[in-house]
Amino acid sequence: MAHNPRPALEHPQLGVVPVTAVMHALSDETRLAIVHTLLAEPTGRACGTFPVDVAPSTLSHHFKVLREAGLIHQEDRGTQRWTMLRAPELDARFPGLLAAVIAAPELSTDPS
Amino acid sequence: MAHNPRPALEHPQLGVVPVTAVMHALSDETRLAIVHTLLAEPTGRACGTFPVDVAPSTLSHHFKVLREAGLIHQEDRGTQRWTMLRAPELDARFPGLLAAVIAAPELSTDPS
DNA sequence: TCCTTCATTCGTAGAACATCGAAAGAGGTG
DNA sequence: CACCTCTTTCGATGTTCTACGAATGAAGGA
Repeated sequence: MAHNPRPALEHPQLGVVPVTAVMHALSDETRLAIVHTLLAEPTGRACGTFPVDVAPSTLSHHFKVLREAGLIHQEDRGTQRWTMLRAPELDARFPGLLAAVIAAPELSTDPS
Repeated sequence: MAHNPRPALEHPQLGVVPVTAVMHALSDETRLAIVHTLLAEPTGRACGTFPVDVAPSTLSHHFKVLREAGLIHQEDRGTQRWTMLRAPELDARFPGLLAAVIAAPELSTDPS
């Protein structure tokens, strides 16, 4: 046998992703920051270049959660792994959800 | 001292509730079912009358999570506790979020 | 081939979470 | 007052989550 290539990444069809899984994926500060970054960069980004403050192994964990919740798409490009937001698909499956989450200010100065 | 009345329930101002807290509150099947039920019943409902399949003590826990995330309002009415969705406030703080979450079908038959 | 870079998996530790049953308290009714 | 109903709190349990460091594997350049 020749060398094993990198295992193919699994990306669930959004139709089979429960809403609760998406909500859970978006309930973590770090992952939310990743989604924010990706939304501002539609062409995608390499894993290691995200402005987050966790160890690489932890970051990898968060990418897995996001990927399995159907929020991001990842593919290998040489040594790096390219990450993109599945924005159009998400909006088809959960209309308005991503926009609403992204639009929310972290904390509102105006209490209501 | 006379008897203690029931302790006043705390309801955070939505301005100080982090988005992640709301997302977390909505990432549980049981809590999502509660929110669904409440949205269909704007006048509110007593705690024990929700069509969920958990023990009373567990249900109480979920109400606490929802309340502290600013999703519901509760007040005492005699022996029972009345629960209402803070829908207008939520929509002011996180426009479109509640609608998007509620609109999402549990599972889509059309994979996309 | 050697070495560097990029990202993952593994093992582990600590915190948080969902769940239940038992006990307790407050309100209303007889 | 006694009793019943509604709901919560407490304590315990098992699971899940986030986090890290160390080790591993793949890709590409010197």
